[in-house]
Amino acid sequence: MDLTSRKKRANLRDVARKAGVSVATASRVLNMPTAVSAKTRDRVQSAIDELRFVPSAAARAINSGRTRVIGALVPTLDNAIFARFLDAIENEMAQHALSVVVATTNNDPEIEVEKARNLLDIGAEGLIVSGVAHSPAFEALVQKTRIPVIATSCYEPAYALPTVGYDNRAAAQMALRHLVDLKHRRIAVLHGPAFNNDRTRARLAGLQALDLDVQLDLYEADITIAGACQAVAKILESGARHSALLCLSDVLAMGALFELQRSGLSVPDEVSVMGLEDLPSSSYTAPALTSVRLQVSEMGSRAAKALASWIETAEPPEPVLLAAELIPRQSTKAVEPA
Amino acid sequence: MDLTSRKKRANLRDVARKAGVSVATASRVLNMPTAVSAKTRDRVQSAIDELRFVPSAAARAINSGRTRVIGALVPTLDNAIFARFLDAIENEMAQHALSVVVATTNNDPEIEVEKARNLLDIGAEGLIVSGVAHSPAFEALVQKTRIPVIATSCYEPAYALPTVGYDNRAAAQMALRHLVDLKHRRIAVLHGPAFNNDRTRARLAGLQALDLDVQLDLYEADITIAGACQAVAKILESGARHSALLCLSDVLAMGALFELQRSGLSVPDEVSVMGLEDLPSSSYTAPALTSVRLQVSEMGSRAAKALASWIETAEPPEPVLLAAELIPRQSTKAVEPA
DNA sequence: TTGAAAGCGCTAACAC
DNA sequence: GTGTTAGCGCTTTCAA
Repeated sequence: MDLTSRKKRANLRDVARKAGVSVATASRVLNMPTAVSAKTRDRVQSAIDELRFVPSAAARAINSGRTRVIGALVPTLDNAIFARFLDAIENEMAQHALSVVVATTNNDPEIEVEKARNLLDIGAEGLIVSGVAHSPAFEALVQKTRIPVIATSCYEPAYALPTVGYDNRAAAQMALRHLVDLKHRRIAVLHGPAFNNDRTRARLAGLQALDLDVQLDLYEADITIAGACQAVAKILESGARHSALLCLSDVLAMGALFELQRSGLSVPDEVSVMGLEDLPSSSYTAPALTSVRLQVSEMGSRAAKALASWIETAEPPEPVLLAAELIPRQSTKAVEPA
Repeated sequence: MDLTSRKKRANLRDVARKAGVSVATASRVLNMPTAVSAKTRDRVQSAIDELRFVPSAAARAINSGRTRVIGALVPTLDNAIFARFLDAIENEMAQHALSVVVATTNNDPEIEVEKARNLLDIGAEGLIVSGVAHSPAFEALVQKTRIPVIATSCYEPAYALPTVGYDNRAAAQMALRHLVDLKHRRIAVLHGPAFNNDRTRARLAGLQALDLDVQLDLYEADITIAGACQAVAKILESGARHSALLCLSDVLAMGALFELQRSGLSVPDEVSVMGLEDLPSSSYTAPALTSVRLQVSEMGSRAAKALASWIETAEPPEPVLLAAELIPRQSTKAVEPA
């Protein structure tokens, strides 16, 4: 029974003993160092270092009620948007010494509540979710537990939860206006699944609200390259003639570009293609994609910052509106006068 | 002081009291239900339901030593490969009631150790990492703490940690052979950063080991559409003439496709383009991309399964080799006889 | 500034 | 099958 190797991991008692102080003092060095005299603080610190002491997160959590874990509920990671979003969240949270647990919801509100519940069960101190459309059970859960939740991807100052995002209506309108300015009058709109997705619905609503003198034909597709290709193939097959294709996501636009090329239709000469989101890759497609820039990474960091501050200060943060910006590139051009 | 609303959250004692049993019995219906008679079990369960009791993860962890949290260390999420990989991990772990904390390493071994340490500090029961090249500090950490770690993206039965992945050398060779079979003799190889990335190095080594009668020119690029475009633009500018472009990642191939199109070079008529990985989108590019399929999602689930089983049984799992498969599509064709 | 002691909510021996 | 009891490793009163 060697004293030095008996235990797997040193605990605070070991540290206290080694430093010749009480556990309470050792604990203070960890949590309120200024409340301890410099001399004892140093002694305790040395003991900590020598024993390679690492506080038990569980024990700490049980006492302080703080786990330093937050949950990120995203529809999927199999989409560049959410992957980049999560990447930004993780990076920002690391700055705040907060760990992020991922949970994918597949855009299903039922799965969302379930995973949210799990997250709460493991002690998540806050949540980041997408959109403002959630199941009643989710809303009830949030209200009952009073857990800090930031809703992202949209800006809704009136919503019960603080939002960090952009004005999806306005962004879609900005895109449509650009096409209309270029004299397009018959436009195919390619959008992601609207069911259970308020961001998509907001974008569509924005288009319809504009009430310009244009014909808009709506087509729904999975937000993947494959989904876009299949949808565009169908549009072309149907014989419908559009001078422009407005894709409510850059991923869709990229797929459209491929499918149009495959069909031998030249972009932008025969048909203009416009995206929305502006992924980093969008300026490198052929032709480079005209889009409306949504600051996805920025949204991730801002949401993370907002949540971290909420947790830290117990003050709900203000909603954040991220600007959308038109990025004209080579995939759109004016309709030739007939 | 209303008894029903005094406490924020019911604890096991409340449940036990309400059910008229001891805490131990209440604990048993949670952890070994069969050790409790059906009658009392029901009583306790009712109490649990009525009080909406949810066990404290922290208290549970402190006693059982189990946190039900695992860590996934990925280079970045800003790459479809790792995003899909993580997506699969999360889905599989959810089946095992295990939560996954993400940590991005940016391919930096120093960051990797640091984040691994954090993961351990918060009580992660296991880790999933990429590749077999890690800093000595990381290896030491793993050895000292004896934490289960699965290394992915490669298959190395001899490695200290169980690996779940594919044979990167063989996969690259499979791709090269395909081009050589098509009579390509001068091939540009576009690969991701080799520094700190043993998967890329293995792929390159595979190509070189083949020692066929071909000239291989190596070009490095960031694994993004943008990176590929810039690299391809440089290759074209340099005036070097290759009949084929072998991209060691489908993301690079997609960028190459765009850049070649922009340059007016026809694929596959003037230059063949071959990928490696086979993303879901690769069959929808224009032209559809010839690639070697690596089962990334499958790798995620298998790695997750392996880690879960290791944690559950304390038995390190066997390494898993995932097959690579040539997927010929339209982006490659035989060189015309001169 | 420091220490003693009382928990936090649960699990796990051990006894009945 | 069930209860008693002793912790797990820490934070946090309360006294000194």
